Amino acid sequence: MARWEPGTPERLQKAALELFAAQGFEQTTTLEIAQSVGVTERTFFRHFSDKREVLFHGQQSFEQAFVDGVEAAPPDAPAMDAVARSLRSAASFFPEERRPYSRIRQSVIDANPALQERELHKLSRLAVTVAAALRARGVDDLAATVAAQTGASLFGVAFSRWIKEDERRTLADIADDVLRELTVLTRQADPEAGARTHPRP
Amino acid sequence: MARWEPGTPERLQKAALELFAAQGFEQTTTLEIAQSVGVTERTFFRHFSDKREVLFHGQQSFEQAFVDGVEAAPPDAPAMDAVARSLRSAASFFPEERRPYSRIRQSVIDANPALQERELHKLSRLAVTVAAALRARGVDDLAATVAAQTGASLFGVAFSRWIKEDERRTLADIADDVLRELTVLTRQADPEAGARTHPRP
DNA sequence: GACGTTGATGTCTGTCACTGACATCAACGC
DNA sequence: GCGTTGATGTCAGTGACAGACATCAACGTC
Repeated sequence: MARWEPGTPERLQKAALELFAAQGFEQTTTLEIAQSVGVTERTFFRHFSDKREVLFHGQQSFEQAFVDGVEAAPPDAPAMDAVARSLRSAASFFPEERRPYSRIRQSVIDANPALQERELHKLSRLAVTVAAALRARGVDDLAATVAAQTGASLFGVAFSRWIKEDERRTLADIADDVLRELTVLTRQADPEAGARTHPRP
Repeated sequence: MARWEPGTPERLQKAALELFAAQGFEQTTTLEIAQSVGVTERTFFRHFSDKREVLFHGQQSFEQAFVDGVEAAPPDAPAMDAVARSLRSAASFFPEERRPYSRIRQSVIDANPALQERELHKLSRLAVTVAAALRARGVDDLAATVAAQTGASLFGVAFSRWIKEDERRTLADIADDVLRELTVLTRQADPEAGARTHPRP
């Protein structure tokens, strides 16, 4: 028999989410979370670098899904197609069963700016990773950066729509829509609009 | 004569940036910043909601530049053209003289994840504002969100390139390039790539 | 089967970001 | 002259987090 109950980080995550949902992020202390699973506050910080991180841990496999998507694209596929695949691949990380959980988690995040900051930072680091994967395929630096950053933004948009209470579509479907929307938007746009001072007649 | 030296927040900002640049963000205490301009720590927090905010204050006029850009576009201009204008308008907030200052500031931010989080959050809130401005022009919700988020991402990309030591172009020029790059990327992409399971032959 | 090692945890102590409550006092309007 | 105001000081407190050191079941080793 183990000296301590196993799965401490998981139990901490579960307890933290429940407490945050019930009484709010700021109203919940790390001491409270730790005690609710029978460990010390110090142990909490051994598993999570800070209080917010308890909600964001375990995203490396999520990040990997994006990279896998990029790498699954044929070598000569355009960068944006690789990005499109990466979004679909990542979408599979959020099956319908997970929606209720995701909703609760997101409502906690949406209620606290500090958590939103962390979420955006994760998304941004994700974009950096995806950009690297694109560069590894021979995409040039600017294109890779733009494609990856845009892709990450769009995933964020798609995800927040997926979370909405009345939404029925799959995350992958929504992501496709969002990508299509971008295509439409850029096609409508005047490709030289930025380079001229005055609008078109 | 005033009871205290005027311009306390500005002096705090200046002192903070200098200290952060000299010894690092985490190695600098708020007490230290406050004392270096002859006020109490409490006064520091009366001007800035938290330690990081001292580097980000005064961005409401910057945000306004984006909105102005959107509103300056002809009413029937495509959403992405309005976004393109908004980037150019915002770019004028960073004339060449300001580059050295921006570089120092950015090097401080780049050295600290917590500051990056704040920066991303500001950019994201900016996107929300721009999206609202687009919706006010009749752009539908999804298009406005996608266009604004993408625009904000692209501004971030352009700005970080402008900051680079060997960069000679103007921020506005770089922003144009980045926007053009997005256009190229989406044109190369297969518009239905996301909707199919298998790649093109 | 005694024994050294390991790894997750507890304990203790300290720093620092941030906040609320209350006091101060020059400037300013009347 | 006087009451008000607004920016500041003072003080005490809370909570996030980190370093240093102790503990002790499990496990392999001989």
